[in-house]
Amino acid sequence: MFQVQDQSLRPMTTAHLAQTMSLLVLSNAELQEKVDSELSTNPALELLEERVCPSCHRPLDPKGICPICSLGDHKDLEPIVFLSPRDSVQPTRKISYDDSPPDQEPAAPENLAMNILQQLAADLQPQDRNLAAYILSSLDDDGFLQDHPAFIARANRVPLSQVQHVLDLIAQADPPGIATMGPREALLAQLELFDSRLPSVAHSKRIIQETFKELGRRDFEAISRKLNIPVHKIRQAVNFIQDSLNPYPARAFWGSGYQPATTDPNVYHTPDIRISRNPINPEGALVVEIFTPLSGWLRVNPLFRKAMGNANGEQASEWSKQLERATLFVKCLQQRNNTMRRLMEMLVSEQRTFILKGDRQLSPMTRAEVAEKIDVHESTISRAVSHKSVELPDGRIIPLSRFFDRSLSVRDRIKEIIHNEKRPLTDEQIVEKLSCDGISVARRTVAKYRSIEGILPARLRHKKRIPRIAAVRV
DNA sequence: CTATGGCACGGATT
DNA sequence: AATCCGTGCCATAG
Repeated sequence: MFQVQDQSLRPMTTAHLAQTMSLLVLSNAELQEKVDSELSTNPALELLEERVCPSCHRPLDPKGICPICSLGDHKDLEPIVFLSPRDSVQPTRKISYDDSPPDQEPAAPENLAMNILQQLAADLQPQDRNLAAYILSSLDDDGFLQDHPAFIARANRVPLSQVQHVLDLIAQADPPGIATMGPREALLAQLELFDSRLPSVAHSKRIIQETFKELGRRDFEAISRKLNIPVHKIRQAVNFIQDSLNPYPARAFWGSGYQPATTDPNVYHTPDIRISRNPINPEGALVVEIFTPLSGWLRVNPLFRKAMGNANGEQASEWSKQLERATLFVKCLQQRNNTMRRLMEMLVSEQRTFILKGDRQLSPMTRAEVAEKIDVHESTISRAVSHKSVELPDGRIIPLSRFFDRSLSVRDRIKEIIHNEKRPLTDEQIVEKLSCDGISVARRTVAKYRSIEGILPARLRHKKRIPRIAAVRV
């Protein structure tokens, strides 16, 4: 699909330009919504079945080549970049643990429901019993409400306040956070069990309430900015969230028993891009998957175009509008894909060692430089980079903008120096150590970097460890 | 007195 | 034009 000549992809109209830009900023999840709504409202759009590689069942790229099976042919280190259609499964609900242990039997929801009903028996007014049972039996596999409380109220012919009351009761039962509207609300419910005077708890609450999206993207800098809380505090709070809270409380009931609150970053977010090692030759070219929301390929329905011919007056103009809209949308989508692909090709081949060896190896680039290399406007790069996250071969998920972080490698060195220090080094001494490595930074700057990394000042580093908050066992 | 963090300024980046 | 980043200056905590 993207072998179309670049010429034809050039923006032709201002409308085209504007929409291409607006699509480019979107993360994959956001694009998904956009595509879904477009697809369902515009009959001129058609979704083509994806073609699947006969041997490995991976989706083929538009040229009909299987990106994985052709890996063996790849001799040089140029990255292999391709678009990878995302499963049609809702990413926020179902998390795909790639190659993780075979699905354990989820406990039958009835068990969970019975369990909770027993816990609640004492507190439950007789007239609420049926309502509680109704709610508990209507939960989905993850223990979340499928219907809005107002709907439940109507279905049972009871006031909304009563439903709310019962929901609150259930939320306090074990496992905490069950019967909420989603992961976000589940986390908040669990947070209620902690002492809100603890700073980490208070911060966590705000993080979840106000910057949940950024949390999923692990974009700590953005959270810090938005909430006006220093980054190291944010890190502490996020650690707390990961250690002590579980966004999918019902999953603790899976299998034999308690599954430790997972630290799998995928729970919170699925990345927009995945970079992995070549499975055939781990030292060879890197494999880059750019996820797309479609499991197939979008195009303008040729039948629709034909039907245009024998339409009359009003209908014809209606249809031609839709047709135009569809054509524009498809073009813009192609443009977006094309830009993302070229960006990643460039980024991954330039920063190969960073991706494989870690933060230290990042050679700082600016968006402007990249823009010049792949010949687009720099604002285009800005848009392409923002709101995207990347999964690296080691499993970390980082914001794509990290590739443009000029201070990352220095911060990494500082981390190492402090880690290996015999006794606490002052910022001034760290400056000297760095200058031995040929890095000259001001003392003040070292202090800033420390703060970003959440490292305490020398004086406090001496003995005490950061107080640890006991994890809740569910 | 020393090590640090806050504020703010200027230059670079977006 | 708006934002980000490194840095210098200064107040303050230890």
